[in-house]
Amino acid sequence: MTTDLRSELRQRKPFASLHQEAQLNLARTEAVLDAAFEQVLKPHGIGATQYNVLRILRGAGPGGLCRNEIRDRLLTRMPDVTRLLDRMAKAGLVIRGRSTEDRRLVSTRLTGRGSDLVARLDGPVAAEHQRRLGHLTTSQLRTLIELLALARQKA
Amino acid sequence: MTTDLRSELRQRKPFASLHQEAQLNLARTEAVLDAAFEQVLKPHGIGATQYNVLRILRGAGPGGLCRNEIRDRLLTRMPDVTRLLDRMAKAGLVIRGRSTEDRRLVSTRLTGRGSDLVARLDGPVAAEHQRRLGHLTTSQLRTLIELLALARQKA
DNA sequence: TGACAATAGGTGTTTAGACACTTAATATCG
DNA sequence: CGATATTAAGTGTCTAAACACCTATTGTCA
Repeated sequence: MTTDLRSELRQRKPFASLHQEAQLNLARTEAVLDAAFEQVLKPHGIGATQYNVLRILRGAGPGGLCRNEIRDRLLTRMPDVTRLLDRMAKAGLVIRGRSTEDRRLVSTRLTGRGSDLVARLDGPVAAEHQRRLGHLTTSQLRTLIELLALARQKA
Repeated sequence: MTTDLRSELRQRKPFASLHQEAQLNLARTEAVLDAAFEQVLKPHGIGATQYNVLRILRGAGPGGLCRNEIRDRLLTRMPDVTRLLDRMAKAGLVIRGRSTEDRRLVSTRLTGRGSDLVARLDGPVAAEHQRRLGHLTTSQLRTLIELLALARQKA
């Protein structure tokens, strides 16, 4: 019933190990879900990384966050957050201001436009998650989350 | 015992839904594992996509595969496979030749150097998979694989 | 206090990815 | 058979990612 990755990729040989099979399934699944997610964001002119920044800044509140804090909270590692924020500032989604207490710090916060955009996306994003994973039961989702968290704890 | 994603990302608010939590855990886990995997490949001068192509071509045998076949077998969607193969050809890993039967087709196959490289990587790659996922039991791995396959079947 | 390390942010440059468009060869069918 | 669709590959161009390096400010401690 569930589609096997080997046939999905027209692969003749079996996987070298269960660990490998798991890692390839993970990469494939993420690629599929991410591509679909990008399609939801595309009409709004942003990608998954910028959306991630919008969410982070909304959660941070009016004080905003400095560059490295944003970088550390991103789901995926991203060098050059400076220019990512440059693009978002150019698009009018965020605004930056240097701190007066510690002049090394530059805090970034959402503009009204940035807030609006992230709010407008809540519905479509929730719908997309539901569409993609709605056929899994609550218990399956919990198990998946648990196993993924376990997988992240590298030995 | 397993690390919660919320604390990992210093997120204050709970997730909007289990679906969302699952999708974010998936993205995070893939990012972590992929970054580690890239580190294994880096000393050899290739990235995950090029490694994926090497594996595909090894599996395909001496006849090679045409561009679109390679594209369709890639783990992650990749437009512009032409220039990906250009780079690999420039690096001496693959060689291309136009078919005589159907002159639209250009089959790509591994060079000796390409074969050597992918063979040399088998050990380190298996070791990396083991290192990353070796602490999961066989049954956990099977469950994870099954749930990921299930997640790919979009509704 | 003053040298020096650490931290925050930014820049230059190369490489790779994204997307629309083009050319060549083969297949289809009125 | 010949016009037209389809399929395969490649190109032009813009944007984004990767990586190493640089500057400014603050913290540390001999």
